[in-house]
Amino acid sequence: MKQSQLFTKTRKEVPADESAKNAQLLIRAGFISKEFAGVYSMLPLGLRVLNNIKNIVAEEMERLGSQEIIMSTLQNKEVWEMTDRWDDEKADIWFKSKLKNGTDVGFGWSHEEPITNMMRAHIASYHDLPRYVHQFQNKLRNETRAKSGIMRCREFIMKDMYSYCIDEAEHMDFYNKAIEAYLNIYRKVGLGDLTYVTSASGGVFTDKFSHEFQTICEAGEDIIYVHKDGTVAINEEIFNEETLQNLGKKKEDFEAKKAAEVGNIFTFGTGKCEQMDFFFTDKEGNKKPVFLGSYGIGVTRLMGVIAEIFSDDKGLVWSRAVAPFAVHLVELGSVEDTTVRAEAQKLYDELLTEGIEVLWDDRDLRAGEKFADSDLIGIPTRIVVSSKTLASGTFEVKDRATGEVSMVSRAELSSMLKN
RNA sequence: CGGGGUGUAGUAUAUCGGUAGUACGUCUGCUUUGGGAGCAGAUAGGCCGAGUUCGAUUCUCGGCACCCCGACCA
Repeated sequence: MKQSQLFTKTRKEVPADESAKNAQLLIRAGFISKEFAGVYSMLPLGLRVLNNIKNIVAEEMERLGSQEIIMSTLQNKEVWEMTDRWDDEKADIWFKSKLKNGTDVGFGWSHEEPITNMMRAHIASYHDLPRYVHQFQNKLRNETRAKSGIMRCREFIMKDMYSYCIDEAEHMDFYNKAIEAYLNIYRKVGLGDLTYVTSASGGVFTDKFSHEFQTICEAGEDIIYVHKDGTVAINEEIFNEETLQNLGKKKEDFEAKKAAEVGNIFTFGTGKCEQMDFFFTDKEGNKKPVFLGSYGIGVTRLMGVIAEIFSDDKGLVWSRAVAPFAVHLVELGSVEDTTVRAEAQKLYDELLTEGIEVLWDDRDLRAGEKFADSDLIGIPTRIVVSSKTLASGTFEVKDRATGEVSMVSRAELSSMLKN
């Protein structure tokens, strides 16, 4: 894409009403736009990042055998009354409204009930199990306090997956695979070393733990205790003698760290399905409740955490896996310099042909501004084409993360970009 | 939801019960073209409402918004 066509603008100044680093940088660089507290829109660059993250998540979900759907945002009150969660006393983050005829409707803050209700129509026998479904959906939550930029919003995108199994054994097998899939996701987006599977409280419907995926991050809301061997982490909320005993670990081997919850998975058991009259017939002809699990990743929050962690004083530093473009082609000098323009155009066309996504800064601006914008936007590889590079017959390549600069030939450039 | 803070232009701020000023930004033009350059011109503001007053951005009251801490957080 030509940068002259990109409608967003970067800004030098930090927005006055943002103190979270992720929001400051994403707004300055033109990735997101703030509508009001806790509500942001995605601009072209931000959407590209978001889609890259979604694709990574989707790939892992599909590998688990899950099928993608998309549920409605407007929800039926009666479905939530089946589990007694329509009441504001029971779930205090509802946004609700009414139809013209006075009928109550809710805005989806979660989809466990609607999705489970929908699945009832499709699962009747053990032949129909197990089943896994997931979606990427906007969740609307009337948070009393939105904060930390896009890390805790009133409207955000969540990937939620649900598993429907015959029994606990079948469920646990899938649950453990889901943990591995989740870890793959964090690894792929570059957060592998900082993200821990963390035991947390189980919530209303689970009697044991749930598992959270917590990324060590100063802007996080949680405190987790990480074991010195790095394999076990426990959320502060259940860091007690009982938990330690269950896990067979000693208190003094743990260290407290601030972390952001980037995923959460639950074993629900059969309770909710029983409440919702969701049963199947087993091999012996007996009626049994379906065993439910739920698996969430706040995709927009994950993007915020990535921005928070992968950035420096000059701007964002995207990894290749999630970057809006692979290459930032920066053309220097007057646009009237037709030889430079032609060279930039040629390289741009060639890279596109090679399947490399390029943002070409073809604007008639001075070098300083272009470099500053390039650093701010944070595309992993910057290639400069100028009268200087033209004279030397090479291209200047700078790695955004390391700052390393090298002058390379056209052939070397291609091999560099392939790795 | 409890507590705290802040509301003057995109940002940072100044002044004042009497025509709201400066800097940066932004925009236009010319010059310039390897790290946010120079010159010229332009742009844009008192959160909203009520009250006091001849007159309110300023004083009073109410509301709203934003930020932070806590609570909450499938």
